[in-house]
Amino acid sequence: MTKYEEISKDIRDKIHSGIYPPESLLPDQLTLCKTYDCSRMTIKKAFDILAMEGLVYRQRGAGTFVMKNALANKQDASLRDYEGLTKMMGKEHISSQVIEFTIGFPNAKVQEQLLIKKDEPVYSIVRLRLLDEKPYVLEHTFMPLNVVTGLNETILHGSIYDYLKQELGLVMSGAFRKINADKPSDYDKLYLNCGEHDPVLEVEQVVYSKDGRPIEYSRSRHRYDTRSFIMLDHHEP
Amino acid sequence: MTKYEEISKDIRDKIHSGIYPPESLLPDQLTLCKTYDCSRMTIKKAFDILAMEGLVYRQRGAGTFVMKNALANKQDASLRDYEGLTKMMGKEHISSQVIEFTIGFPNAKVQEQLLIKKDEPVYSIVRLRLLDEKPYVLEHTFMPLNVVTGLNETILHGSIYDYLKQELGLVMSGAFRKINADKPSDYDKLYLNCGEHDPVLEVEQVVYSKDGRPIEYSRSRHRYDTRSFIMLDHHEP
DNA sequence: AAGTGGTCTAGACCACACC
DNA sequence: GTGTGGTCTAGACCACTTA
Repeated sequence: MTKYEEISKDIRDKIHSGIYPPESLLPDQLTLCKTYDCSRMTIKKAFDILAMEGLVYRQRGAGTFVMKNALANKQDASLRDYEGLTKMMGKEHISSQVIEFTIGFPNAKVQEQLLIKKDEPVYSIVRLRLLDEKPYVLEHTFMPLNVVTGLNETILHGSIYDYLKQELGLVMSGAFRKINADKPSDYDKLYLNCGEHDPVLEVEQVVYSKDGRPIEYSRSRHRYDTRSFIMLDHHEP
Repeated sequence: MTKYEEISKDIRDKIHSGIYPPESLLPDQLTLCKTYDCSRMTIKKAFDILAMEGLVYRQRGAGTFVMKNALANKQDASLRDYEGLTKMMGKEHISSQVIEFTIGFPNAKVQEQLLIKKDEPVYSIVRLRLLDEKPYVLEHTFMPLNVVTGLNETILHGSIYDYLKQELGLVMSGAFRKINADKPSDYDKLYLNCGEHDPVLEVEQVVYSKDGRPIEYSRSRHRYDTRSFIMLDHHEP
């Protein structure tokens, strides 16, 4: 762990434990240089991290303060959607039923999202994921074979993401996501067990590896009463 | 504009214009020091910005590369939801109908979200926003009087956010947001003009000012066929 | 072994807020 | 004016990739 990570961790802990309460003024950078025996650039970089996390804000000429809402949204910004459902919920709660598993050429929409040509093959996977034995989400996933190889039914019954990370060494860097509400389709009613007029929450997403290559394009349809999306948005001035 | 902003802008432009195409290797930092006549720290800071934007990635020992998807999601991440609907859509397209405008004490949920006590008064505002004369979203907004003052019906018919920014000098720093699908309520059917079984997309959000003080807590209900949410998510290793 | 990006320093100057 | 944070430098050392 680097020096600025250690310092930011120390200050973060002091904020969370109440030593630096919300709205309070933090020590100035020169003082902290002496406290942590380092240069001012290092202190500034530690504060950069805390500012990105929405814990502190800085005002030129005035000082560095703890945000009023520093303790408000401390819930799991650590668990991320693109890590896969299995990791989010814990693998003992998730099971998967494979409805379709084929290889073929991509249609125009899939080509565009995965940044591939029409003759580059893709996996097409439809899975029903169950949370504690109850239908949770119906996923249709496309993965390009130029990145993802060696999939089989055994993997599909567990976590694809574990396989991508551990066997293929793929690292995710982010995702593009679009969220909609929709009326239930016949598939939704059959597999998600929703009523005739139950709304469905649809998530369309493209997940990217660290070099920006698309790893998956998927559409996930959730029962309206079992899923909500949380976003924490923060930006500097 | 600072030096590192100028440099990052120059490189960003070269990526967008195809001078540095996707997956290509960028010049190394020492070379760029000479190109831009600056120190290495300044080059690194310029790259930090581009990496946060998901345009480049860096590999120790290898170099800095343009992401494969650098040109894929180039759509406006500049326009943000917390800037207000009026700014997002253009004020000539948005009109607002004020359904309720009162002052009162907050209930438990509002107290928690706005980080205020039960005796601190709040505005309660219900507005129907129309996009090109058609019902678009039904908003129920709470704003604490310890931050927001001087609201009146005239302001409510236009952009509250313009007023907050220009008259009160408030600066937004981010938001917490929760997205759901739901069945339509009687209010939705009445004001949004949705059918008996049309799904509704509900957004619950808290918007914060730059010091972390909550500015608003709101619930917005959208017709399912007129609204989708887009999220771009990117993180460093 | 050579080349790359990441960290860290000690010090300088600037922009801004507050007294 | 004093003190604060923001930028920028020139150079050092380290971790890592590639050959």
